[in-house]
Amino acid sequence: MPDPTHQGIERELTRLFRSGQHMHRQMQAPSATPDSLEKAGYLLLARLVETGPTRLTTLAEVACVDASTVSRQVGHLEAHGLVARSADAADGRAVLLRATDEGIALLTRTREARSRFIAAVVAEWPPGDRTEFGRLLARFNEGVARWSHIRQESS
Amino acid sequence: MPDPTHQGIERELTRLFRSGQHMHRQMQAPSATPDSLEKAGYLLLARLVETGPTRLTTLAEVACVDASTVSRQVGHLEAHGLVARSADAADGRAVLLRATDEGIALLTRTREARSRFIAAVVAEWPPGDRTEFGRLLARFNEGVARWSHIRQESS
DNA sequence: GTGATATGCTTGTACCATGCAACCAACTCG
DNA sequence: CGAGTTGGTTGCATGGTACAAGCATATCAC
Repeated sequence: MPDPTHQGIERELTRLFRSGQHMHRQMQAPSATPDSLEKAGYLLLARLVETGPTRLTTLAEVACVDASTVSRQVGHLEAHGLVARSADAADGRAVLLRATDEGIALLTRTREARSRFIAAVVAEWPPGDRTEFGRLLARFNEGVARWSHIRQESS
Repeated sequence: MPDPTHQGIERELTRLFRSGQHMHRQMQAPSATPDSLEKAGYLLLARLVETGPTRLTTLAEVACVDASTVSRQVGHLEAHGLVARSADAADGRAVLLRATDEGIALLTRTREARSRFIAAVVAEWPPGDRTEFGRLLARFNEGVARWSHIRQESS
């Protein structure tokens, strides 16, 4: 039997994805070409900054996308000077990816724009709810990650 | 100056979108063809069930996507017998879309599968956190919707 | 009522993100 | 050294999307 709480979360997550998709399009369209990061590019760059210089395949694994996708994305980002490739001294086949200063700067700007948006959305929340929301989101993500991990190993 | 709470929410939302994208692919791939709803189809069908018989353009507006996209999606769903079109008595140009029983059933199944997944993720949460999470998500969506609405009107 | 304009929808075209498979290059191990 | 493995790129197919053009119907002005 379905638990209304879980259904409620499911419904709200669906809503969130809907608007998220829309926001992505909305937020980058108006802000000109040089400042904009495509959705995929943003996610990739964010990861890259988090992890430091990383191999392409590693990045693909972490992001749970195909290596070919990452390869193309990186090509794109590289063309805009946001990431740089360098040879991996330990393995001639591998490439090490790192974000350039410009890439970091752009990521930072994008993040700040998003944070401002979020700040606007939660502006009138009680402060406790804000931190609580962050905490629960983090925990939820944690749970999803764990589940994905299990799935992956068992398959 | 950036508020760490907002940045934290931003970060977690980013994570959530990442895994959400992945989950979509993951969750429908294994469950065979007849049972599966493509991501866009799911969202569309869900809306349609929420709103009852609706015009195509209305649906497009609500979903914030182009009418052509909806047109194609509907064509797809119709081909699978999940939605039906009928002429609008009040306007010969318009089509009224409604979910078929089969569509509703499939949507229900999909929703339940998702709810089960969510239940698994939050299985070990204190019950209070679960309801709190649902509440905050709903509130956040509310805020996003309000903001989008403002944006739309002012542009 | 007839023509001009607006509206609802479909179709053509293009673009991006993605996965899979095929491929090449470099590494590793026997 | 040769066989197999791994890192990465590229070709191809698919799906979702937007924009523009087109068609059918409705509405309004006269």
